Amino acid sequence: MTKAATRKPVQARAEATKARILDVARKHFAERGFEAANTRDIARDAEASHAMIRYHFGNKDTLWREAVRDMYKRLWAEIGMEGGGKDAASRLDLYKIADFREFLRRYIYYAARHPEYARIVIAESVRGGERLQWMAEEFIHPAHARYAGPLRFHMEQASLPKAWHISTVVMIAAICQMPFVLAGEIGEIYGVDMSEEAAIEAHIDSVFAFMFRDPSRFRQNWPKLPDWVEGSSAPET
Amino acid sequence: MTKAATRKPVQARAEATKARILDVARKHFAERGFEAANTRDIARDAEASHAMIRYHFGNKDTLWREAVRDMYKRLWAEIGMEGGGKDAASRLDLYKIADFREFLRRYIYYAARHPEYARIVIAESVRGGERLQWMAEEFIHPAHARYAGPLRFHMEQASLPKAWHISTVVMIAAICQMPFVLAGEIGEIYGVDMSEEAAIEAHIDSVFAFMFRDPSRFRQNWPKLPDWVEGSSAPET
DNA sequence: GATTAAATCATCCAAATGGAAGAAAAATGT
DNA sequence: ACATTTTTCTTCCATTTGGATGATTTAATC
Repeated sequence: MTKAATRKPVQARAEATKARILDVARKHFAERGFEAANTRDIARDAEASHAMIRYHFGNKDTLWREAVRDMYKRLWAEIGMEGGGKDAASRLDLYKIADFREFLRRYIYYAARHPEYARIVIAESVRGGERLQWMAEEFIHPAHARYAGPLRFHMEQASLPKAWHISTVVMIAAICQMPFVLAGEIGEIYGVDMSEEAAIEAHIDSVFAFMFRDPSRFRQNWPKLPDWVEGSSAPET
Repeated sequence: MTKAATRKPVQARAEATKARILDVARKHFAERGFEAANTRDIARDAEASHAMIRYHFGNKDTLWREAVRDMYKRLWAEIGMEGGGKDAASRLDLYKIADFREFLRRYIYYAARHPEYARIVIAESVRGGERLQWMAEEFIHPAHARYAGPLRFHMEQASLPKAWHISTVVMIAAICQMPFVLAGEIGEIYGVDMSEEAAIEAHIDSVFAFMFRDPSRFRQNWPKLPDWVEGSSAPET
């Protein structure tokens, strides 16, 4: 009997196992990409036999889809953009510039705590194929559709520089997320841990400075950098 | 006899084979990541038997390093930042704002034509480990060291908004490259091909608008977007 | 407590993959 | 022309991996 879809657990331990596997799977897929991630390692890290993945999810592909679906559910919940946000206060009106800023702040925090999100999107976008198609249709497109209006509005209001829409969307997403996607590189080169609160705050300041030319946030007590950065600032000749 | 390093070809056909393999390898590593890329597919696309990789490069890891080294050589040459740039005219003085802009333009063009570059850096940065360490030490650190001075200078001159150095570097690199890294996603969602000249030019305009609030470049004949973008611009209520 | 269903585990299998070795072919030098 | 070296190919091997199967354990129900 070919059981295509995901099994709905009856017992609590099954629910827990599924959740553990999803959590580990998201991280493995993010760090290694779909193909290089392997079900045995995922199962081991989730403290389950690798047959559990087949039992609960059917196959690797479905596991990936479930992990991604779960990831987006978390993202939208944490960012407070879900239709049924618990309290009305957490629902943001992106046309209001203050709410738009608050949205960016939450977005950056989420990116800092869950770099897997951007990593998975990037990996699949680079790879192309059915998974990207599914992900784009199911999650990315709806999200972009929701932000298109507010973004154009803020460009017209000159809160943001007027630029090509695609570039603007990608640039904003990129400046918010990339320092956390590239945390490994930054650690190697600058010796700074991007997951630390101070680094996150410094980056939030920087994003606002870049996007809104926001001088009010110049706290300037940003994490210190190596001498080869702090030192060289003047032209040599 | 354990031959550790790369073989230096004597005959011309060997040189050609090596070059073909390196070229294909760079693309495969970029698209699939180190682990998921496999030497047989690389060899096949390079029209060589997979034993050739072992013969010319020893093993997969060395092949990767040679591909990356080759990649950086091309990057620096094309961007004109190499010490021995052919004509002095192509050598840029990044402290001059005009040269800095020209540098950005070349950088964006390179990113558009060779998205593999950013893709490989991202993949390894996400993965972490020895390859990232090697890459950071050998290529990324030197590059960042070269740009640190000019960047700080332009922030002091207020050509760029004052922000945390790490954020600034990453944000600039990100806004230049990400639309091409995410070309697949953009194709799915907006139906726009980022490799086309018009899209590249539109993005260059956008980067300059974003970085320098550059109104002079508002050509505005940017590639058209789907209705769900062009339409929705006003708040609903 | 016995019966049934759900969940988990230990094994097995076939395909893919990095790598190794030796034969064959092509180029080079004398 | 012939010997030597370089380059290429075919074949083989051990390991890993996704997936499949049947046994075993755990929980729920009567």
